[in-house]
Amino acid sequence: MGTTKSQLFAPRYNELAKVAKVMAHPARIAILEFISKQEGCICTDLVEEIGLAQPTISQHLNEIKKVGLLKGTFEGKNLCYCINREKWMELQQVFSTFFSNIHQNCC
Amino acid sequence: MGTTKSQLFAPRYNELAKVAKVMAHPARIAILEFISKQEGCICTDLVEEIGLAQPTISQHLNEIKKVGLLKGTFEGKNLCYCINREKWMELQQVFSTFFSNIHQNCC
DNA sequence: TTTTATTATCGTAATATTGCAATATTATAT
DNA sequence: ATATAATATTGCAATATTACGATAATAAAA
Repeated sequence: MGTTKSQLFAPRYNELAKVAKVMAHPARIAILEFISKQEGCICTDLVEEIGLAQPTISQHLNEIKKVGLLKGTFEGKNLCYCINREKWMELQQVFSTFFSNIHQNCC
Repeated sequence: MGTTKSQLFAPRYNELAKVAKVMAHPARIAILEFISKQEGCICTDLVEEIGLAQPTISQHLNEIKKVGLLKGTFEGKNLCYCINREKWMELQQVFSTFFSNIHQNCC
């Protein structure tokens, strides 16, 4: 127990849930917004900007990377990445579709 | 440790994260979609539909209720509820705005 | 009032998430 | 090659989430 029973659900549901999970933490929202506001790639200190410890930021970045929302160079001395626009627009569409699929109004 | 440091983040970020958390489980996506497909309120067995135990479904429903996405009657013998359309549209707007706030394309 | 059916709550086990200190890795300067 | 700066990884503690059996509460029917 304790684990989500993914096998019960349609792949589409699991996918949507996975993406929503990335957005389910304010630090990751903050990171995404901050990056999106930059002119081009960022090579700066996200740690100062957000206010969490460096390993924690690194962890959050990794979660975001795993769903493909970031692209660029990650290893080495300088961070250089930005939002993966294609993936971003894909997710925008997924959420938009989900929210549009509501038909009834009652009670 | 182990707790999200909400005090570090803007209320808007915490709000968005809270809603995303509700969508961050396939069972809750399935529940929302199922209810949205019904003609009017549902008074039927979500447990069979989803395939999780009754207490588990009840827990998930409670998570959805807590963000205000459901309205209707919950106690007693028969369940009778539906999507809270006003809240739904509000969240649709919140997500839409978030996804639109992306400016740059690089790398 | 006693069944019966439906939903909620409690208690608990298993697993996941969050956060950070310590340390390792990597790339660039000197 | 060595120091320096930036990011990643490891290990661990605290807390949260997921799931369900057992049981309680609630409402309607017999």
